[in-house]
Formats: sequence, C-alpha cells, structure tokens
Amino acid sequence: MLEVFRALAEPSRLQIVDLLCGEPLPVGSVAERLGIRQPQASKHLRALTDAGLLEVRHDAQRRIYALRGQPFRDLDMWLSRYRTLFEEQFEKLDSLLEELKLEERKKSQSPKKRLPAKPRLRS
Amino acid sequence: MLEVFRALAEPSRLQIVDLLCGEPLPVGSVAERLGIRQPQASKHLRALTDAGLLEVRHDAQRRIYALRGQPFRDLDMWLSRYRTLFEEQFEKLDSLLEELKLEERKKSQSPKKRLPAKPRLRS
DNA sequence: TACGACTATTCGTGTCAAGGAATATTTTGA
DNA sequence: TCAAAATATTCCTTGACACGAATAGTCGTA
Repeated sequence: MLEVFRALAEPSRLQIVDLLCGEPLPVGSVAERLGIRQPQASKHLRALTDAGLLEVRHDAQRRIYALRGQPFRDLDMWLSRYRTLFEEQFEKLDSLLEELKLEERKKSQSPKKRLPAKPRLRS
Repeated sequence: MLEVFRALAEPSRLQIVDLLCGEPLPVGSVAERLGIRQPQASKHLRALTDAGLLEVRHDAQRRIYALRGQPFRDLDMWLSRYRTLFEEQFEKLDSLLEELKLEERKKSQSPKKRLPAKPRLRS
C-alpha cells in the first residue's frame, strides 16, 4: 500500500496510470503522449511495475504496459476502512471531544464551565 | 490528488492516518504511539494538514488533529474511474496470461518459432 | 550475421524532503 | 508577569530520487 502511494506520488507516473486506464500502450507511445523522453518513460514504467501497478506484455521488440487490477482493489479495500467514517464521523467526534473536556474539567477542579460544544469541524 | 498521494507516500504519515481513523488525537499522543519525537510528529501533521487530509482543533495548548472526509471522498471518486476496469479484466487477464505461458514454453522448447496468435488486450 | 527499431540500464548531477537537535511560540495557571 | 506544558519552527546534514546523456540489451528482418 505504501509502495502504491509512493509510486503514484509523482506527476509523470500518475499521468501514466491515467493514460493506461484507457488502453495498454508501448513505451514509445507513453513517452510521446507525456512529452517525456523514452528513458524516463522506461524508468517510470519500471517503478510502476515494481510497485505492482502494471504488467508487461512482450510484442516483438515492444513492451506493452497495462494496468493491473489488484492494487486498485487493494486501494479500494483500504479506502473502505474510511468510507464508513465520513458518514458517522461527526457525531462520534463531537461526543468524544466533549468527553475529553469533561474529564479535564474534573481533573483540574476548574470552576469554569464550557459545556456547549463548538462543532467547528469543516470550515 | 497528487498532493494526497504524496502525503500518504511516507510510512509515518500513513500510520498517522491509520491512527486518526480511530479517533482524533493531540500531537503528543501521535508522537508517543508512533514512537517518534514530537517535532517530527508536528512536521508530519503539518504536511498532512497542508495536503488537506487533516483539520486542527485547538484545545488549550493542545492541537487536536482529526481526519477530514473530503480527500477520501476525492480518492474514492478517482478510484471509481478504474473500478469498471478491474471488474471485466479478470477473464481477459487470465486468458492472456495462459497464452503467454504457452508461448514461453514453446519458445524454450523450439526456439525461433512464433505463435501465429497474438493476444490483444483491448482491440 | 548485421542492421534497424524499440526498450532498458548506468552514471553523474542537482533538488527536495526526512531526521535530529536546538529553539521559538502559544496557552494556561499561579 | 513568570513558569510550565504543549506544540511549532528553524537550521543542518544526509539520503533518496528525478532528469539528461550516453550506452547496453532485445527482437525481427534483410
């Protein structure tokens, strides 16, 4: 997962992934469409392949790169851990924060009272 | 999107996100649970905030960091572009890989001979 | 076999960012 | 206002990596 993020954390490589989403392409086409030189294209394709994002097919002298499904499924699964979060996050957060405040007040024996919550979550 | 990937492409920061998925936390707790020093925690939290992944709440001297939903929704949308891809690719992929295997075996047995069939991914 | 087309790798260089240590800043309470 | 707690920032060094240029490897064909 870290490897996937690392691989995608580069402009050219992100572009390549977007590009290969449409169709598999040989190195030369990738280089041409991105406006980069062939060696750089090869390097980035290599990095993406090492990260498990691409697979290669040999066609004569050509190497045709295509997206692999697995890492995207992995990413989807990773995301799903947060998917539920955005829906009920707000109430949970608020109640938690209030609990924290209450505890501190108790601990410090403070006479100050600020019970009403300030849900300043998204600006 | 690039910024999000860049922010997540670092072990500590990925851990922080995983950590804050459970509950919002102040800097000190983050540092402690990750086994890193406070300045580093502050820096990483700053990076994540700059990337739009976190939001801060002030509680006395404490800064309590919490996940924001938006970037994850963005990521989900970005992923959706590929979602259709890895559903129909299965059969194609399997047949392609088998064909490749056959080809290689043939090559190692009787070199200089090509299979007439060229597997195309998306024609 | 030699050549041309296509791709991969190596090497040197410069840039950016992470870690560590020290210090500045903010906020609360006495 | 001063001290302490919590956090942020700065400076420095170092390692990772992206780029360019040159070179090496691979494959089909004449």
